[in-house]
Amino acid sequence: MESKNFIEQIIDKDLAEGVYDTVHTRFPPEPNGYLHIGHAKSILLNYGLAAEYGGKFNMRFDDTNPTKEKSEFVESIKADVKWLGADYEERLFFASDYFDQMYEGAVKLIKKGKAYVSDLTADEMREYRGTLTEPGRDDPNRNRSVEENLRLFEEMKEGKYADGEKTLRAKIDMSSPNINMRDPIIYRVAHLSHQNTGDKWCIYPMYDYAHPIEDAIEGITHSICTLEFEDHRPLYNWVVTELEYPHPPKQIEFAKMYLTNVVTGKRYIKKLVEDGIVDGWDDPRLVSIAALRRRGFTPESIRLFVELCGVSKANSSAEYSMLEYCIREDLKMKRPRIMAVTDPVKLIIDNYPEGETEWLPVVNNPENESLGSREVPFSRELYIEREDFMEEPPKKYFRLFPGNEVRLMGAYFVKCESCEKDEAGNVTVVHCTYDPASRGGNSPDGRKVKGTIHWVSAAESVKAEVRLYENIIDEEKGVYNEDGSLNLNPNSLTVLKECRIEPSVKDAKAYESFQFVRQGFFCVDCRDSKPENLVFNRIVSLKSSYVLPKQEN
RNA sequence: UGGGCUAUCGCCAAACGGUAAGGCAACGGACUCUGACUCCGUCAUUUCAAGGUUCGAAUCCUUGUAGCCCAGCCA
Repeated sequence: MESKNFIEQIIDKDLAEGVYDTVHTRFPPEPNGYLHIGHAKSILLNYGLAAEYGGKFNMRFDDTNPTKEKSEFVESIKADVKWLGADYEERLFFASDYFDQMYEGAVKLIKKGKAYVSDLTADEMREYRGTLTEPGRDDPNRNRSVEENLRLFEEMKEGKYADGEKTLRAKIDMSSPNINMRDPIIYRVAHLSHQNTGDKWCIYPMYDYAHPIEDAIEGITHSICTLEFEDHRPLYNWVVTELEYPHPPKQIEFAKMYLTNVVTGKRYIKKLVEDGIVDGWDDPRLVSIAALRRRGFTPESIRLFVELCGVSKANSSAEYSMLEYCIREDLKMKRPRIMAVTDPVKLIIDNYPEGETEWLPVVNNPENESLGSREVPFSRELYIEREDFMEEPPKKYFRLFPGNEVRLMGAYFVKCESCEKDEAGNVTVVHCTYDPASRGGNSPDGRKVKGTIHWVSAAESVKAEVRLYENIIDEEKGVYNEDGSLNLNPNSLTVLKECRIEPSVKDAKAYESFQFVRQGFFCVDCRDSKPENLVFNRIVSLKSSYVLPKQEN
């Protein structure tokens, strides 16, 4: 019933035709930065395929260029991959583990007359390469003897040459319409210390040469990468063919998934950090894996998202609402739903005894009884949401207004009697009377109320800080302005609010997140909050509550 | 302008010559101790365009159009 994506179809065919008898995939990032939501797709795709076909999944760091790589990224990437649930078991590898084999491979190519040492400078190399429309010209060193090439390459390894002085090139075709095939460089000289191999090497293999070897050594069957490498596939195949690997891996490309109206560009994120708008690459408003985790997204929600998005070769960008749907879907049955008032106004129950507090049992998640229930304090003075009272209600408003009766969730029916206002006309207190017989939220006489509102007891409620993340980006205009600058509305980036939350949040440590009734899902920011000074990050808000009808002037 | 790739609803995405799945979003309505959830309904006579082949075309052929990628000693 479920249709298979194009990669699964390729795998099915390979398995059926006996090209491979297993499925072995890998996630091969360069440790040069943090992982973001786009990587999650690659990770889960590769891992998912291996799991689906009963195969294996490798974690491999593609660390062939020491200028960009740092071991701190290795650790963060490992943590993110594990968090996402892509279990690579003991199969953690580094491209640099294979430097010896890559060197031997290069020697083999030289001996086969398929590679040669070039003296060209970077500028000359560019000139000789030709352009998109003109073929390239042969390197003057293209026909060096095998012996000379062997000697020169050996000398490159020995450190006889300075950075950039010599390169090793594959001998393919300088007139190929595919520029990647115009005698690509496969080894360069770089006197640099490597995060894994230290100072052992002063020559490093290029991606196009190294990657197929890494895959072949590990027994990868399907080497899944993104679309921009499509043009590199002939070279990938050239390498595994010339090096005569028996069951060479197959490269398959898919389209990256972007998120609409979200900042992913490293230079923009850097600027946001520098300007103090966000507090780092894991700021919850960004979409790095670490940021999403800190924001409160679960691995399950990311998995669902990737699954729903699907895989194809068409460039696309998913709407943020799809991600929101996924986290809502994942949390709604799993998390306790508690009451929090984010814009408090006082409600006084005039006929409730002063100084008395009673503890009412309230179920934690009406849709999931296994989450149990809690006791919530109720008293004469409460806070309710400012928007839950209107002195002059429009049509179809069924919350609190003078004369109307509503249910305080889990507690009693209350009837609005009056309100107090300050000089500016803002409501300061709402006065009600309650019906003692309606304890628990139902009246024995069977009368119904149309509205149910949430509340907290003024005295016992906990003051907590809530961060409401509003639009990161102006949705109308998108992420980037025409001049390339970032189109941000800094005022809407984050709103810190002090709210009133029922005291059960003191158990916040027992949960990672809550659903605040009618406010959405919030995760507890565990980084710097103490139980008595809780901070909640909004993960996602629920759909709009009652919106006032437009006023006709 | 050389080469490679892609084009199906606002956003993802199936369909593999047999008469356009599904999800998100949106919009109706029912239900409700969250204006949430859930439920039920609506949402592509048409697949970038124009021709052609065929009993039959999103699928095959032609010719166009639009978008993405490639000229790092980056990955």
